Parts: sequence; structure tokens; C-alpha cells
Amino acid sequence: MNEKYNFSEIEKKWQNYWEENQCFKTEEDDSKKKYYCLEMFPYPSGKLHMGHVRNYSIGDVIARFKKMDGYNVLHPMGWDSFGLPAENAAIKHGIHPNIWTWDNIAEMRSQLKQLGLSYDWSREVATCHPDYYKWMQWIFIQFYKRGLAYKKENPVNWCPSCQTVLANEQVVDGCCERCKSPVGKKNLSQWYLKITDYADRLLENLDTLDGWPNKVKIMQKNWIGKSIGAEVDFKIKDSDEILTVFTTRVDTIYGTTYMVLAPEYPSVLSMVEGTEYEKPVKEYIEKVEHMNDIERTSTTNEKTGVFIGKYAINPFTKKEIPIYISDYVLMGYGTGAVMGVPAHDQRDFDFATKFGIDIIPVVDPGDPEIDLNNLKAACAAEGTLINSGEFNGMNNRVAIDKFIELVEKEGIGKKTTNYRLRDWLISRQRYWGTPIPMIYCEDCGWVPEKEENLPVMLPTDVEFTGKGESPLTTSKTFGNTVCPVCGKPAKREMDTMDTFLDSSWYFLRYCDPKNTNAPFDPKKAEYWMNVDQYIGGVEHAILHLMYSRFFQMAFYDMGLVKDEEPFRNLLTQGMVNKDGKKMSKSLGNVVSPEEIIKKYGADTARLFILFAAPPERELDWSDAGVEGSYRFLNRVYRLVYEIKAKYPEVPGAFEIKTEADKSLNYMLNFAIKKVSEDVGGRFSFNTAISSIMELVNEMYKYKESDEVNVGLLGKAVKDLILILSPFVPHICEEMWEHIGQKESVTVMRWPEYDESALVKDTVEIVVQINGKVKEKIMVASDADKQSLEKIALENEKIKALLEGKSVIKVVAVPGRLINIVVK
RNA sequence: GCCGGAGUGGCGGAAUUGGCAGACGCACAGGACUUAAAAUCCUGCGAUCCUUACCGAUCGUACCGGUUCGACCCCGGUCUCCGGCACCA
Repeated sequence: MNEKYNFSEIEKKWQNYWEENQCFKTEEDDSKKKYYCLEMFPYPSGKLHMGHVRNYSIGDVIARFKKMDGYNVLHPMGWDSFGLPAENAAIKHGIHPNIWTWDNIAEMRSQLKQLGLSYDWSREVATCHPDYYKWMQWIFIQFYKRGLAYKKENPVNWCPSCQTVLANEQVVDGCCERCKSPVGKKNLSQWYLKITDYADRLLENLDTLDGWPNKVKIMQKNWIGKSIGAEVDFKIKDSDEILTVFTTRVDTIYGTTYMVLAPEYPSVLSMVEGTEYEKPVKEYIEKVEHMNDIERTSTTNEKTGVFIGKYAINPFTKKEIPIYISDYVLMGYGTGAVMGVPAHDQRDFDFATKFGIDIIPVVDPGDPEIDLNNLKAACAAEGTLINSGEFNGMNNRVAIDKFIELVEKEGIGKKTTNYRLRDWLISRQRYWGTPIPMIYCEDCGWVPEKEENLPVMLPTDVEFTGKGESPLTTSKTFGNTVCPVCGKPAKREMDTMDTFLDSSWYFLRYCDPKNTNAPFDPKKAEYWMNVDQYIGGVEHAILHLMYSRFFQMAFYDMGLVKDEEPFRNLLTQGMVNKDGKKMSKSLGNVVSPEEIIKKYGADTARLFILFAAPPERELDWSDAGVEGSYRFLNRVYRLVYEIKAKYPEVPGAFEIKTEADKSLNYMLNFAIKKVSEDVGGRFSFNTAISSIMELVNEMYKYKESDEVNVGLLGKAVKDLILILSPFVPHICEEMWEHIGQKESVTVMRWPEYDESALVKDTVEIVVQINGKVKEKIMVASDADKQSLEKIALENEKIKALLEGKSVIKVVAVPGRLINIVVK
């Protein structure tokens, strides 16, 4: 160890040491408690950004701490390496996605290694590797066999710029989440996964995920969007046809004065056929078809719609009500038919006002400010039913069950549950993804490829034009095959899978990454799963985190895993900003990890990013703050160097003698306890680091004092290095070696703290008068209430302040304060 | 519109169970060392007032109110910002 802190030399040295000695390689070991620490694996875009550094620094501190704390730690890393950017690079630069991707992986792997992260690289997986996607295909086939995968023609989200369909979850504010282009609709036959089968379990299990941020659970809850209501049949006048509506407000059914169908409602065309309404209805439908999601779902739009010339019969009032079609009713939710209750639903109110439809109030909230006969807006409040026949006078909420009972008895309806969640559309008209292992035979229909023929390899002879259909169609070798059932010539599916499938089970593959017989050995998965701590960005709150839960549940049902949930504990880290704004190329405020590592070293980068803010909060990058972290590491380095130079020999045993000894010993044990709790329990890395800083400050003072207890100081140096090592491992290895230790810090046990050192003989007690601090006194730490009260009241200053006042009450809290209440 | 979360010095943040608000760090200011600078070390650093100074006083955790001996923390209301969902019947 040199006198000066040479981070680049030190970091290289220890990274090589870890690699050569396989310090982070992990095997199953029943004698040890396991700990699975997982960070969301990156898309190999080519360069690491600060968000990665934050994510992986957090995970590394936890993994290193748990290892030192005696756990058998699984800490893997890999690549979510299928996806559009590779293909776009191919279109733009003519590089094959395969080459582009693997080059990026090599680049990013080397950057991750430069950060000194404690990964077991022998378990590395890449989703674009045939060894991985073979099992992705196998999983798809199992899903298909269990009825969880199906093909269906439906109006789907189509991104005109990415030239592919998108899942609902990938449409944000009506735009493609990737390229932000407005998403349109197309009628296509596509593959779906039946995530809706799991809607209820995905929802119910959220309550068991105590280790998840509430925010994420609420987001998933909203996304699943369960609503309980009723379906009720409405007869059509002069027809045998019945229209079934879904409503959550069956209590307002007496107020139903019209009915609306989605423009796509199947029987609309036959109902208007040959009537004067056929033309306007068809025109309206066509207009709606040409709207994209943003236009169609805009709440600011005035309501539009067309009367279709038919009337339904309100089953309760028996009155004839007109039937309309309108784009505010969605075909994909409920039944596509809605009963219009203008008095108690704002959308219906707007529609009825525009089309001059009756507004009949049926719930009286008892609010004198609301004139029910002259409503200015819909009234959704709770109240008493009126204009509702036999239900009059009943509370409307109570009435819901009564209405349902009645419609069920009369056979015109039933209680139903609806979900906002839709089945997961997983076909993509792109090249760089897992081929869907399905084959279409004229005679046998869709059949899965034989399992022994997996993987269905991605062909290499394709053209990347960025237009039209899946690039796989341009391959001369790919499409033609034989039917696995009858052996006749047949065609392969040309679409690939959404990359979110790949990332929905990678955490299981890490448990058994080289398995050639199965995606993973259930026994190994049983040893390693659950993921004890999952760490990643909150932007995955819905997509990845819900899809993975769905996969895990499906695997559970297949008997492959023992827990329905993959991640019991989740930490969502905040974004890394600069000057209060998101780092972005267009703003020119990007700080690259490469640059920082070069200038200050990985340890400084890690320390700053962990110290600057609590993990779940946003972090503003500060160049001055980085300087501060760098200064601190230099300070620690000097401290250790100077102590070693001055006291080359450290006695093993020592006694605590002086007050200064006591004080340093207190700080040392306090810091060990604080770091253990902050890192092991509540992930409060910033406060853990600040307590280490305090210890370092104390050690500087102590080392210059008159009577240095070398044994104590030596122990402080050792423990300091150990508790600092999860944060800044390179410098700690170097210092550890320098003080004469033979083994790496990575195999050392986490130091224990001495509770007795934390007990002080005397403590400072605050004396308050009417809640305001007036005096601070030192008392024996075990002083009880009575003696505290006595000491306080006898204090000269307090006596003077109490002059002429009467003491009403004295509250004494041992170890903390005394509050004297006076008048 | 609905559902969450947050609001503390010049700045990042701390206060873990209702008990000294501002730990730790940054920035800044003054001093030491130096021919000088950097680095390092020491001191100060919420506001206002009093004071030559020491000492001290009052106010202060977005705002208004409440509970309590005591509130950044609990309760009611208001404002602002951030996030999610949104014509889901």
C-alpha cells in the first residue's frame, strides 16, 4: 500500500484477485442459510448509465453484507438481450442484431466488473442465447398445453413506427411506451397469454407481499381493476334479441333512460340493416374506427353517438328506452353494453344532456343544496332510493344486493366481476426475439413444435427493412416445415415473443443456469427461491413485476416452484437526476459512469451514490458531493496508513481505561450496530455511511490524544475496514492487506458489537419548563423518575426560573428528559 | 376527476416507538501550515433580537386549527409539487 490513495491501481488489483480466486462463486449448501439478492438485469444498450450504477451498488452492498453475515449468497447478473434497439441498429447501420448485442454485452460486462460488483459470473444468462430461449419456447408450449396460450383475432394496439403490435401495458397515454408514437388499432390474429385467469390471485396475493412498497401494490391493484357488479338483461322491443349490460350501480336501474352500445358491438349492423338508420350508424362506426386511442379516450371531447332506431325495455320501469351507439362505451370491457343513468353518472349525464334524454333521479342524498329535479351534474353520492317502486326508502348501497337477488330470482341477471386487466398480447412482428414455437398445418391447425426439436432457431438469412411483416418472413429457410402431428408440409409462426416473457423467469434460470434438460431443476429452485431481495426501478411496477408474478403462479400450478410469489421483498430505487432534471442527451446533462470511475474510481462513485440520498428517493447528481466522497475515502486511507506507520504492532488484548478509550469504544460499537441495522434491516445506506464518518472523525481525534491505547485503536481500524467494505470494497481490501491480514475481506465475518460498550455511566438529560428546553444536566444513566425530578428541581438555574410560579406537574422520562409544567 | 406519496437551513439529507429539530456531508466564511497555490488541519455556519463580548431571549419542520406535560411525527382542513390510473359503466 502506497502512502497515496491510487484508486485505479487498487481497483484493478482487487478485481483481478476476486476473479482469479472466484470469490463470489456460489453453490447450493444446505448447511448455510441462503440469501438470494437480485437486481433487475439490464438491456445491453452498450453503455452503463447512473441508474444502473445506483441499482447495482445497492444490490452489491446488500449481497456483500449478507455474505459477511454468514449467508450463502446468490448474486447473479445477466442480460435482457432481445429487443428492438438491436434490430433498429441493424436497419440503420447494417450490423446483424446478434453481433451488435454480443458486442454490447461484452462492453457492459466489462463496465460492471469495473464497478467491483460481487456477481457470480459463472451463472450469467443472456435471453438471446439459444440455451435460454430454448426453454422460453418450452415454457410457451407448456402454457399452450395448459390452455394459457391461445391465438385470436382481435383489434390490437399497433405502433406504426415500431411496426409491431403492443400489449396494453406497453401503451402509455395512447402512445407506444418505447417510441412515443400514437398507437392505432388493427384487426390481427395474434397470440395471447391468459393472464386474466390469474387476475384474482394476482390481486389477492398482493396483500401477502409485506416486503413490497405500498405504492407498487396499489399500482398493480389499479391495473388489475377489479369491480364487482351485475349483468342485467334488457329485452329489445319487437324483437327476440336481448342486450346484457354490466353495471356496478344496479341500484340506479330505475333511473335508466337509455342504453348505449360500443360501436363495435356485434349485432349493431344487423339491427339497423335495411332501415333509415343504417347509413348514419355505418358512418359513425367508420369514423370511430379511424380514431387512435388518444382521440377516442379523451375525456375533454364532447360526447358523440347515434340513435340506432331501436328501443329496449327497462326491466324494472317497463318503459321503452332508446338505444344508441357511442364511442365512450368500450367493447373490451364488461359486455360492451351500458345502461344510461344520467342522474347518477357524469358520462351519462353529458350524453343525455346533449341528446335530450330524460334525467330521472333515483337516489336522494338528502343534501339541501342539490335540486334533484334540476340537476346541474350527475350525483354519485350515497342516499335513499326514490322513484324506484318497491325499493323506495331503502339505502342505495344496501339495495344493490337486493336488486341482484331479485334479478337472479327472475333469471334476468346475475352478480358478476369484471377486471380492467386484459389478456397479454405477446406476438411481435419483429426479428430479434424468441420465435414462437408454433406450427400451422392445414389439417391439424395450430400445433406446437416437438419438444425434442427445440430450440426453434432464429434464422440468420433475413432482411431488415423496418417495414411490413415480421422479418422472419424474408428467410428462405425458416417458414417451411412439417406438421409435428401428421407430417405434412406446414408453416411456422413468423412472429416472435414480447421480450417481457424472457424477463419473467430469468430469476429461476439463475438458480440452475446450465441445465440442458429443463429450464431449471425444481430442487435447486427450491433451495434458492424466493428472491430474498429484489431491487430495481419503479418503472417496472406494473409490466415486469406483474408478468413475473403471473409466470411464477403458472409454474406453481405446474409444480415447478413452491411459492406462488417470486419476490417477497422489493426495493424500488429512485431515479438519478442532474440539476433537478432527468439525465438525458437532449438536455446535455448526462454524467457517464465511465468518466466518474476514471476520475475518482468505482469506490467513490459507489459511496457517493449510496450516501447522497435514501435508495427509494430521487437522487440529484452533485459534482461537489462526489468530491466530498472522494475526500472521505482519502481521509480513511490516510488514517489507516498513519496508524499502521506509527503503531506497526497491535496487541491482541486491551483494556478500556481512560474516558477517551470509553468514548472511542462507544463510537466503534455504535457504528457497528448502526451499520448492521441500517444495511441489514431498513436499507438506509446514507445514515450507515454517516455513522462510519463519525467513527472516522472520532478515530482521528483519538489517535492524536496523549494516551493512545494501541490495542483498542487497532481493533477500531479492523472493524472500520470491515463495516466499510460492503460499500467500497476495493479500498478496504487494500487497507485490510496493509494492516497484515492474509485473507480477503470478502471471507471475513461481520463484526459483532458489544452491547455493554453502548451503556453509558452518565447521560445528558434535558430539563424543560412547559415543553421548552431550559437546562441540560448530566445524571447517572440509571437514575429513576423520582431522583430525576429531585435533581431537576434542585438545579440552581431551574430554581431561579421557577421563582414565583407554581409547579402543576412534573413529567420525567428516564434517559431522556424532565418536563416541569408550571402556571 | 379518482388513488397514492412528498413538503425540514444556501443545498443533499438526519431525527427508527410522540421526548434536545437540523446528525453526516456539500457550499460558504475565518484561521493555521506554505515563498505561493493545491492538499490537509482547526473554527464558525436556521432566522430575528439583545450584547463591546461572553451570556442570553424569541421564533422556526408548506399553511390553518386540534389532541397532548410535550407534535417534523397523531387527528381535521387548506395549498403546492411528484407519481399512477382515467369515458372501465
